[in-house]
Amino acid sequence: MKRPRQITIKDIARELKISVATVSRALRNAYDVSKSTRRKVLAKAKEMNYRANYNATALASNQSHNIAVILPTITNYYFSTVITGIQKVAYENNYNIIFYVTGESEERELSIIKSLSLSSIDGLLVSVTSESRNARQFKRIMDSGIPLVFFDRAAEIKGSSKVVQNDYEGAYLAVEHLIENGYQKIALIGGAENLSFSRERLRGYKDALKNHQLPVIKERIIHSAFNQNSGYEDTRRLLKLNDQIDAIFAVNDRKAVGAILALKESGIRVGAEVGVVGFTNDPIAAIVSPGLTTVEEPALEIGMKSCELLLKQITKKRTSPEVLVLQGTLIVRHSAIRG
Amino acid sequence: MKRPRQITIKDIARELKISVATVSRALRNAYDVSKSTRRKVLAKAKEMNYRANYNATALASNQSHNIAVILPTITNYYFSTVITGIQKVAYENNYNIIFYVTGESEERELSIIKSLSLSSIDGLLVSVTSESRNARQFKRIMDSGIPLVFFDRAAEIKGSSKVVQNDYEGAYLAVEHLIENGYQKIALIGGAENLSFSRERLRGYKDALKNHQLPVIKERIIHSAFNQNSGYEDTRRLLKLNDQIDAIFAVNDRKAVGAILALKESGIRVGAEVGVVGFTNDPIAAIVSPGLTTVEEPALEIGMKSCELLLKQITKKRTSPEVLVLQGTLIVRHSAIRG
DNA sequence: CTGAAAGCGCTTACAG
DNA sequence: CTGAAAGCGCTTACAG
Repeated sequence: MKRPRQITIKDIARELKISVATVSRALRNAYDVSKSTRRKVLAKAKEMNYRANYNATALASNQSHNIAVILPTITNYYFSTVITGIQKVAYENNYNIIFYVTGESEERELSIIKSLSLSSIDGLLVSVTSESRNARQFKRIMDSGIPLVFFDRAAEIKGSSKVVQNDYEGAYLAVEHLIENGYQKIALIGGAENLSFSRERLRGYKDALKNHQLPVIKERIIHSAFNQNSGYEDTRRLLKLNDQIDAIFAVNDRKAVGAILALKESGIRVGAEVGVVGFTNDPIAAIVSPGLTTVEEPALEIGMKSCELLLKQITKKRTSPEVLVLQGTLIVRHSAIRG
Repeated sequence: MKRPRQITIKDIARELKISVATVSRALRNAYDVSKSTRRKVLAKAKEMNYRANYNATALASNQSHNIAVILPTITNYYFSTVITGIQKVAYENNYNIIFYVTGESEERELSIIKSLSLSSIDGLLVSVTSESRNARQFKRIMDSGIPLVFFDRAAEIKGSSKVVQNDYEGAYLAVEHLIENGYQKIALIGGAENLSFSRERLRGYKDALKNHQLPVIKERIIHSAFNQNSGYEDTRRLLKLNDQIDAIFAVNDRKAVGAILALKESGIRVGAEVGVVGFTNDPIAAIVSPGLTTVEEPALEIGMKSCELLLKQITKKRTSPEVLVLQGTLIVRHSAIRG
C-alpha cells in the first residue's frame, strides 16, 4: 500500500511564500519571529492539517522526545498504575514513552539496556529487576550523560535520581498497627533481599518491634518472591514454627492474600487469631475476606513525579541528582483486628 | 550535560576504509554485499558498540519502527496482559510501541488520533473507548494507507482487521453452565451497548436462554459501566425485582465481584441461592469467595496475535483485512454451584 | 525579523 | 559487489 505524502513545512512555506526556516521557527514559537508571520504560519498549518515528522525533528535537533521505561512487569496493580502516571505526564509534555518489560529477568534487563539506542531516546525511567545486578550498566548510561531516574526499585548508584515511597515508615506503621491491636509475635514475609526497598521495609519492621520492646526473631523473617503463591508458601512454613506466630506483615498485598488463603485453609481465623497487614493497597485488598489492612502506596503519584523529574532533567542544562520520597498511608480494614 | 557523540556508520566506514553506503548495506543484510565485507562490518560495529540512530533510519527509509497503541486503560488485568503480549512481539521484531490511554474518554481518544503524527508511526493497534463514536476518524487513518488493527473493542468499519475473543460463544457457555446447574431466572449485567462485544455477549445470553426454552425478560438485562461498583449497583437493582432472579451473568469479572459483594451484603448465599458467572478470568476470580466461575479470555494471545497481524500488514505490500477470533474456555469454580 | 545553506545519520537509486 | 550523490524533513548558526 502506498502511503500518501504527508504535509511538510516545505508545503507551508510554498503556500505562504516564505522560507522553511521561518516556518520552522514560527512553529516552534521561537522568539525571533514576528507575531504576524507566526499567526499566519500557525493558521496555515492548521488548515493544511500539518503534523511534524518527529523523526526529522529528532534527527535535526538531537532530541527524540522519546523516553524509555524499563520495568519488571505491568500486569499488576502497582506497576500498571505507575506507568499510567508516567504516560499521563509524558503525553501532556509531548513525549512518547517506549516501554520494555523485563519479566523480572536480569538477563533480559541486561539485553534491553545493551540494545538500547541511546541516540533515539532522551531519557530513561527504570525500575530494576528483583535479582538485578546490572548497576554498572545503568551507571554507564548515566555517565554517558543521558538522564535516568529510578522509580520504586532503584539500583544502588551514588548520585542517582529516584522517586520511591517511604518504605521504612510504611513498614513501621504497619507493624506498629499490629502491635497496637494486641499482636506480639509478628512475622515478616518479605521480598528479594537485594532490593533496597525490601531492606527498608525490613528495617521498619525491626525498629517497630524494638521500639515496643518486642524481640526480633530470625525464624519469623522469610524472604521470597513477590507473588501470591510465595505468600502462601511462606505462611505454611511459618505455621510450622514451634513458637506459634500471631501476626504477619507482608511486603505486598499479593503475598498478604496468599497468607490469608493459607491461614483460612488451616482453619485459622484471620484477625481473631492471626492478624495480617499488607503493603500497596491493591484493589484486591478490599475484595479478600476479611478486608486487608494495608499501607497504601501512591502509585500514580510515583509515576507522575518520576516522569516530571526526568523531564526536568532532560530540559535543564545541568542536572543534579534528586531523590523524592512519597508518604504512604495506612488503610485499616479487618484483617488486623482481634475482635 | 553534554552528551558524547554516538558512533555512526561514518565512523565504521572510516575505520574500514569503505563507503558509508556499503556499511549501511552490510548492516541491514542487504543481498548485494560480499560476505567478507559484511563480516568485517558486523565485527567492527560490534567492536565499536555501534547502535543505529532510529530517527535517521526512520527518516531515510520512511519506516519508523514505531507502533502506536491506543487503549481505554491499562490498570486492569485484561488490558495490562494484552499490552504485555503486544510489547513482547513488538520487542522481538524490533518495533517500539508508543501507547496512549484514553481513560474511556471519547474526546481524549479523538484528540489523540488527531494529534497523531502519522509520519512517525508504521501502524496502529486500537481498542476503542466504550462510548466511542470516532469510527470515521479511524476510517480516515485506514484510508490514508497506514495499517490499523483493532483488538478486543473494534470500531465498526467495513474491511477493518481485528482480533477478538469469541464473545458470543463465551457468553453462551457461561449461561448454559448456569442453566445446567439448575438456575432458571438468569439476569445479565452488561457493559456499554454500543460496543460490539457487549452485543455479542448479549446475543449469546439470549440464545442460550432460548435454546433451553427459557424466556428472555427485559427487566433482567442491565447495561452499565464495566467496573466493580456498577456490578454492585446493578445487582441491587435486580434484587428489587418482583420476580426474584436466581442467577447473574456478568460481562466481566469486576462486575461479577460487585455482584457477589451485593449479594453477600443482602445475606444471600452465592451459589446456593443465586449463581454468578463472570467473564475474563481476572486473578481476583480465584480470590473472591466463593471462587468465581468465569469464561477465560486469552488476553496475552490477543495481544500477541494482534501485534503479529499488524506487523504482517506493515511488512507485506498488499494487505487484505483479516479477522481473528480466539476461543475462551469456561473455568468452573464455586459461584455457580447449587450445593 | 528573515533567508540561504549546511547538517543531523541514515538509505537507495544510479552508475560502474 | 561497491561508491558518489541526492534526499528524507527538519533545525540552526550565520549573515544581513
